[in-house]
Amino acid sequence: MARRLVVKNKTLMVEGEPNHSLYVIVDGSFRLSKVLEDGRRQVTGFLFRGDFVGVRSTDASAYTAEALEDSSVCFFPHRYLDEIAIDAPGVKDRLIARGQTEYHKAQDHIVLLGKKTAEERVISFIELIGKTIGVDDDGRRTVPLPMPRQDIADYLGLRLETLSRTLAALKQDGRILELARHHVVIEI
Amino acid sequence: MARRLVVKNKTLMVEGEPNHSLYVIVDGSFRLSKVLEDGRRQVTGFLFRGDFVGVRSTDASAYTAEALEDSSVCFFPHRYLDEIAIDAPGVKDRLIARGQTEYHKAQDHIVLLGKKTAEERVISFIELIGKTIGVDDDGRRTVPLPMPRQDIADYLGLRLETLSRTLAALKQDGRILELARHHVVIEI
DNA sequence: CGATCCTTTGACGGAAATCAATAGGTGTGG
DNA sequence: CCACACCTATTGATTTCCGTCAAAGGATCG
Repeated sequence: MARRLVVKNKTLMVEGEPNHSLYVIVDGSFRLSKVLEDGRRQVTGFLFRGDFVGVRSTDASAYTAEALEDSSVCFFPHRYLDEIAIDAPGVKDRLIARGQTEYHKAQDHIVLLGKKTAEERVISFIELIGKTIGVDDDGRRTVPLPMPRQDIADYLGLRLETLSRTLAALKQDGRILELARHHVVIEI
Repeated sequence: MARRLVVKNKTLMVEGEPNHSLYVIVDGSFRLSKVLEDGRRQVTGFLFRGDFVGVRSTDASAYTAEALEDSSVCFFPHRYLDEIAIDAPGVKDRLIARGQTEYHKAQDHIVLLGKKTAEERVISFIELIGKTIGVDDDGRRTVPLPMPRQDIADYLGLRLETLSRTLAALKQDGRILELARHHVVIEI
């Protein structure tokens, strides 16, 4: 149950390299990404306080996890986890459940990428992040965007420029009340 | 460990409805899909012999699983599964591992949808299916396509017409040796 | 305060979507 | 077995949304 600080842009795990710990985000945020041989990068998810990564021990991680800002995590080497699980069988059930949650998030992401327009993707993204780390106040929700535009674009399967234009258009017709580099404000 | 036959187009589980059994495909194939409110459908995966579905008991399934052809499955109600797991702790580890595999497949799908061109998607799809159920013979691999074109298009995030044109183009320049409704042949 | 990075905006082009018609399979019943 | 209907797939013409290329505007940091 050790604690670790991860400074901005440092990795928790790297695609293709072994990882034998389960991490729980205590504070901050992370980006999960995969890259194709030619360098094209797909961001597959973002992690915030309370999220898990490294649910299973592996010799080749499926993705890279990098800190979007200075962050802090708890980590549990899997071999200790196995020992704990002997006395507390519920632990494994929790891991199965967590795995399912991740899988369902991935499925929603698939629907977003496969079927939605640029505008729908951007709105879905803001709502998704807003639900997780949004701050509500008087009918308005402030949604922090700790990641750069390029990360959002790479998550949404859009080009940076298209994302920027789409955000501007949403601001224009009032669906985004406030638009700034590191946050947007929407109506609830 | 009961057995069940599922005729073509019948569902094993339905998005939004409860499911309390784990299924293992014994024979045949299934399509997993989700639909948006307006009816747009995203195929999130295909299942073949040996694949699992329903790894976790739920009151609202995340997707629909339908038979692409007359198929046969084994099923295990989760409450029996829990009993079994008491004596055989390895069972839960297997489920965790299986969940991870599914998650990784979903991530590859995300990369496909987020970053690849129509041609790359079609090639990736043929290779993916080929690896799973392809039949090799003398440097050639016959890849069965038990699903209709519309399902493939909905998996790849393309329109039916675009898929058809892309397949025709691949046939044209020899990257597909043989192209038929229910199979393609490629070089290994 | 300058340098660098990140983001926005503009002009243009292209890949895939859309609209539309045709062709090919499959199953049924006469 | 053939003829018809129906469903699935292909091909063609055109449009559109998003990508690409290019430049300028803003933030951030030493």
